[in-house]
Amino acid sequence: MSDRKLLVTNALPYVNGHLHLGHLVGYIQADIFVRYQRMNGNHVGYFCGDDTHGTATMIRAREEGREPEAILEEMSDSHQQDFAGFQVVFDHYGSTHSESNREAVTGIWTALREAGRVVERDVTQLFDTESGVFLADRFVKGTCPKCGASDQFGDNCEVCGGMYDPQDLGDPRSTLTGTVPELRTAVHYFVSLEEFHDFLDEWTQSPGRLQPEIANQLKGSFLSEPLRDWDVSRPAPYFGFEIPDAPGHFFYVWVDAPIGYIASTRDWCDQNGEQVEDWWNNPDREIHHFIGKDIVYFHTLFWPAMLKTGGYELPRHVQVNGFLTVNGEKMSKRKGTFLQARTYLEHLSPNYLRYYFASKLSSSVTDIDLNFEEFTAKVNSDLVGKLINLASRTARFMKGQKLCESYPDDGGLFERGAAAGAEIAEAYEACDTNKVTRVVMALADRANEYVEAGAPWSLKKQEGKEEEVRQVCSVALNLFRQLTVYLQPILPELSTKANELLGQESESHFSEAQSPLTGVSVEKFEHLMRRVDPDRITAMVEASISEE
RNA sequence: GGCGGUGUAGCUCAGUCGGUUAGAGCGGCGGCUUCAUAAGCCGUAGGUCGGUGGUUCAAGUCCACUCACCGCUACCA
Repeated sequence: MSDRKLLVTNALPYVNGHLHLGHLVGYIQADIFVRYQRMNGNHVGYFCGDDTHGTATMIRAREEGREPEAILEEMSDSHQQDFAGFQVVFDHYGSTHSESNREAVTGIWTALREAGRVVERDVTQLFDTESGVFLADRFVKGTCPKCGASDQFGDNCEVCGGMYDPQDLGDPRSTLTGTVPELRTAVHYFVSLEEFHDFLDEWTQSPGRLQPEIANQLKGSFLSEPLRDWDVSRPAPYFGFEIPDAPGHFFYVWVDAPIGYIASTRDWCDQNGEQVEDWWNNPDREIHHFIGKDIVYFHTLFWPAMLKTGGYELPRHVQVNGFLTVNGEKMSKRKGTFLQARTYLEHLSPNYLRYYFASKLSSSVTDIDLNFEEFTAKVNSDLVGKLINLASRTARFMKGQKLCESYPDDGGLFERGAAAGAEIAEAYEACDTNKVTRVVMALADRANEYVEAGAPWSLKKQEGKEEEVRQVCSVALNLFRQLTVYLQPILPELSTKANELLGQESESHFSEAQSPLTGVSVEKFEHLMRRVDPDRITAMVEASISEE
């Protein structure tokens, strides 16, 4: 079997908010990918952690009158609980506010300096004199200079769609204090990127690196003109790492956020007697990032440039997922469709969402919709009515018995299922779990036809047909188990229960779908999954309704 | 404005290198079954593949134009 070495990361969730179902799209997708790789015998490290720095954290700490570190600890616990609840299992969950990250950031910064990529320049920004901080665009509101709409953010107008500088806003107000900001100038440090242009052209357009729509978009936008310098510093006060050779200046959060991938890996290595170099400086290691489409350019322009300068290996692949809508609309607190991970878990099984997301996700970047009716239908008809029903309608005829000693003639069904393994593997590899579920459910359809034709319930009533009953059920249970092996990355708990039913190890290797089980005892059948109760969805929505 | 993407059945989506009468699931309708978690099976209806033009023996697929929707357009994370 293969023995690839992979390093997989998910985007680091920002510390300032709880996880919601939109976050979970990418985490579940990556977790499925990791589990798939592992069940093929590949060696995977799966790392994540909290993104902690920035103005937002600083402001919140001030408002709550406590140290930022206290918030960090609380939110990290919360995030990790939520991930565990959805069976997203990282090897290590770190933080960008760690010594290991400070070291890694310093290393890359030094390399950028030595490579002559750092330049200084004055930047004039709006400044909130009451809170004493420079205001990023989103912290300023005012009247749109183009259409006159009031209460618009500092960079663009939601009414006319116009773009402008925050200095041009009419009647500007700080969203922090409501005071009128004034213009102030400060030195900022920039990383010049144009030197990386050829490298980034090649890297982003290299086949398999990015989904085609992402590669095309980069090619047609950022990379179609000279790359602008990237502003990587913020003047104090700022919650983050102070720039070692520029006192009073801090690294902008997007400098240290992705470097947090390295730090999280390093923390794990330190605890497990491994060398971080084997993970980030090893050409045999495939680095895979999973991110949302909102942070594409950080990961496809700045990040490769930083890694290259710092002497690290570059990502083999960046997988981008779209946003989540609920019932066709943006998540809304007022309508109760802003669904927090925790609220979901209080009402519904994580398995439902893992399967639903898997069935909606393909290798494209498109947004997916959580439609409650479709959600209910998919889980109830695909999983329960179709797949699990295979076992529940046959296992009871086998209680206390063993599967046939040699696998019976099933008209080539198991063999066809085994042959589908290659297609399923390819789909998992491409994160096309929509295809995985389609192929598996098509196989489940064939299996149900077989059971229908075999009609063990009628055979059971006839004298001398005991062996035929056993044959039909041996086939059905093997087909069932073959499919749960295929779905193990998506539904690990179901796979474990199916294995227990047939006395197998709790986790399967992917190749176990290639050969049927024979002569093993069939344990007592127990419910494998509850159907979705629509009342629970209603309760979840009601629990989520709040003031916007 | 520029760039990128999407548009196929009521809904969600497949559709490979251009190649027979365009597919699946769900939902609808009719029937069968009643082992199973009100599950399953059979049959059936439903599409001028956003539009127009072109290339070709042949176009959902390739090209041009066009319409609609979505996204991106560098210091919000």
